Amino acid sequence: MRPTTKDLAKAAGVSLATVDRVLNGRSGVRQKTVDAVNAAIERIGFQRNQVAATLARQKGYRFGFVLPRSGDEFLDVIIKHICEFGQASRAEMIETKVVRINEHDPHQAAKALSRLSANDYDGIAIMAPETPQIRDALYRMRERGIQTVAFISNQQEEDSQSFVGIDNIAAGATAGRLMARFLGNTEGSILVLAETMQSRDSLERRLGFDRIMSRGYPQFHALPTLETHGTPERTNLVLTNAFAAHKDIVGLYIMGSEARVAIDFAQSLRGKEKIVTIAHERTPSTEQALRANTLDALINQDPGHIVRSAVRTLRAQCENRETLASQERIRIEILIAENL
Amino acid sequence: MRPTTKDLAKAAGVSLATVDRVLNGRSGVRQKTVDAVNAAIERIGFQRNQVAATLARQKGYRFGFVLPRSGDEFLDVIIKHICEFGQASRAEMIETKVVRINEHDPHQAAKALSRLSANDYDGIAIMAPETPQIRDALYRMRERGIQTVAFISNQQEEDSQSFVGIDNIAAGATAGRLMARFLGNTEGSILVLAETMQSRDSLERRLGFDRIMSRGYPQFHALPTLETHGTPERTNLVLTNAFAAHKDIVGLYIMGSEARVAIDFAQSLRGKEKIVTIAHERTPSTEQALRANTLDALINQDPGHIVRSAVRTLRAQCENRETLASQERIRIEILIAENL
DNA sequence: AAGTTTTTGAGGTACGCACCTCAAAAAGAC
DNA sequence: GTCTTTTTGAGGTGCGTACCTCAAAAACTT
Repeated sequence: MRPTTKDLAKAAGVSLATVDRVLNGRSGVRQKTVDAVNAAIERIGFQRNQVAATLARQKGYRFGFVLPRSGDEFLDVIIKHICEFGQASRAEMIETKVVRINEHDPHQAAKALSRLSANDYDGIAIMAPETPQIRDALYRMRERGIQTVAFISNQQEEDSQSFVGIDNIAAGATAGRLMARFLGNTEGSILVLAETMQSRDSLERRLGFDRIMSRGYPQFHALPTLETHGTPERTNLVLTNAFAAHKDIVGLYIMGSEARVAIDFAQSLRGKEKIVTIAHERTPSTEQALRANTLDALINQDPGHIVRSAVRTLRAQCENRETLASQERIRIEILIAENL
Repeated sequence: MRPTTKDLAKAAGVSLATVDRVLNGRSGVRQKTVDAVNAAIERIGFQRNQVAATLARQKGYRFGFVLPRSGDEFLDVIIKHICEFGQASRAEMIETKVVRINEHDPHQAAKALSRLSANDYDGIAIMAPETPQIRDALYRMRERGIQTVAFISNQQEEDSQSFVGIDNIAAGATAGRLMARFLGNTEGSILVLAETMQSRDSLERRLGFDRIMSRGYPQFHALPTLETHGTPERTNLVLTNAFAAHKDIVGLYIMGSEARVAIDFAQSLRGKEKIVTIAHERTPSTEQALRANTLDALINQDPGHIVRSAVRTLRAQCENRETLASQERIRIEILIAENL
């Protein structure tokens, strides 16, 4: 039989009330007694029954997902998964809610964050660019007693404990290696496309990509990053110009998550030689491109896993627990048509 | 406020006892009443509180993992994850236990299975080759009221609901596509290695591999599968013979999970040209080979995910619930040095 | 209509813990 | 030693469900 708090009280030679005080970190207990209880915990192998605890606490967690207002296909996928997971975890007393912020206006975004009250949320998972305003807003939020976790876009590297997402340098390196290996013995220029180079994600991916290219593959020349600003018009424009300026383009690396337009463009140029194309994030359109063989590989981070992991991390923070690191590491997935 | 059973009783115009009978599928309720309760469930959006339910049921689940006695490195990884997960989920009243069976003696294995009692186990996850004896033993086990799920090795294809693992045909195809793309414009023979072709896994992987090769890449010739029987001696022997017989070997596909010896062998032959090598399952040695660049890619199924998924599936079966399919699909992962 | 069977209701206990109150005990201050 | 403060104990209630018993009501049977 598993030891209960009662057993623990007996083993520690204290009352249930004291055990409760120690377990839940309440004040008014001498250090000596705290140590005695902790020793007893070790000794009898006590482990709090989380099921009973959450029932008694009568406090299903309420977590908010803060997402940018403007978004691409990938964001839609994320939202879909948040809703899906929210449905499934209602039975476990966890409620999730999506909050949209204007990520292009840091002040407004920070203001929106400051409006989130500890009465409404136990924790917040945020996907937003790293700005001083947002960083401060998050700091104050933690002071208000709301747990926070950054997801997909990291907020600050030192704080690895509260980031859920992939290592974008490694992701860029993965793309680079695949690009090089798929290209084989050819040579030529490689186009690199991003929504904007303002974002840490794009910078890191580019860094990883170049690291591989410059070290091992002198036969390829990765061109400076082109910025699409997320609009189809500009995407077509920069691509047209680039293809006009460089006649030896053999590869296309799309770092942003809105790959549709670029893929279509590359597809239209096909004919003589295929351009090896690699993009990020699985969405309906990238998936279709992979199937249609207009995309060669996809670097993906599983949105379902990210959402679940963010919730587990927030919950662990609320309960002052450690998380199982191996379970929370988000994989850099390589997808091709065969393993979709 | 979430509706409770009490609210449901009121809404349905019946007593708590009747609600309990309907919710837990007990007998002695008229169909008409059952329908009325179900209608009320829909109407007020009732959802059973699993937390309270498992607490009240006072029945932490006990799940057994049945594994082959003889095993490779991959099995060690699996066991490690079972133990790790078991530790973490004790707090949620789930206990896991590993049971080893002699998979080479179907009779003995079936006997071992028949000894597993419903008093000791609520569910069993089994990894074993598909034999009539084992299939029967599993059937009787289900009759005894023990839930079963096959993991890693499928038992019968029609029963997709209770299998946790990857699609091995697709996995083979993935390996094939990568092999072809990494080889590029060269041509030559490809060695295919398996522990034994008796197992469904190897057959399926080979099928998928060939499907890709024969359709799109006539320049490569995939040789008949060599069987290692899991011993280093035989592995070295068959490889020596194969390399003596075929001078144009450019690729090596290792379908089994014990890749160490084969990789070392291929490595020793290196020098003039590199042999593109692809293996299955991430283990300490394949991981190291990937880092050392003696292995080009690894097809992997995340053991942690498999273990968690098996437990979730068993638990859902016990509680007569559906699982969230998207969460339980095991990915065919492609690993290279950059995304380890 | 009386008897039999089936269905339903009312009520209780338990699960393991959180959180509360109030009094008693122990420790510290002077 | 007395007084004050801190620490501890004893006891209770409630969370939402499972599972049990026994009696009452309703539904069939003949």
